[in-house]
Amino acid sequence: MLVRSIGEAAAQLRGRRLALRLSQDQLAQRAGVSRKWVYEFEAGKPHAELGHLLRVLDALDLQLDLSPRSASSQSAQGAVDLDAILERHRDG
Amino acid sequence: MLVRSIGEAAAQLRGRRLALRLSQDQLAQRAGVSRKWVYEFEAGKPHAELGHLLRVLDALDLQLDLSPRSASSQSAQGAVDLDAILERHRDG
DNA sequence: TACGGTTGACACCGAACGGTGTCACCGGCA
DNA sequence: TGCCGGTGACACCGTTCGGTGTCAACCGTA
Repeated sequence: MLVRSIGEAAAQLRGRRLALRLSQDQLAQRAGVSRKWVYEFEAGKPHAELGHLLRVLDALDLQLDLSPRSASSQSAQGAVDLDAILERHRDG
Repeated sequence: MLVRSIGEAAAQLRGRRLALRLSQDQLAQRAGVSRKWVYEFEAGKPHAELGHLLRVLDALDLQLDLSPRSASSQSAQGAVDLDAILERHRDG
């Protein structure tokens, strides 16, 4: 699922935690963070350390993927080569 | 690309920035963060605010995906249904 | 009724983040 | 030779993140 904001990630995290029937406390202990962190992140706190998030995602068996937004299907004719456009823009 | 650690994300981010021919300063201004943040993140600093990362990824036109780890190739016979296992474990 | 588990919500406080400013180093170019 | 842009690397400092501890509210159950 695409993560566009922290709120979306928070919803995903909370849903996953409930699906695994873990309490905030249990998840926190698994991931090595405090319950406060879990509670606040699920509440949509905009600032959170990436390292903690990765640990929590790992504890929930969730994986994070990073990919170019528009270049995912770069070979297609209709696809936009953003890199080329930007580079041309910067060169011009 | 799978993001397993901050170092991997940092490498992705740096590679993308160079591909777009952006300086650390330019990227920082685009994303609304300081050059120090960009420099330190690329250097693999383990702690970084998720909100800043999302803004930088957006400036680089990179997208973040969140998905259950074991369900990525769920149809395979050998695949493990972690959810079921965990739920059974918790129920038992 | 009482009890335990879960959750939201505080205060407190040390540690660390992030911004600003600055410096030196390096490579390209006039 | 000197200048300029990019980068790594500091110091300083205000902000705030995250952990610990605690409390009340809610719910299911004995």
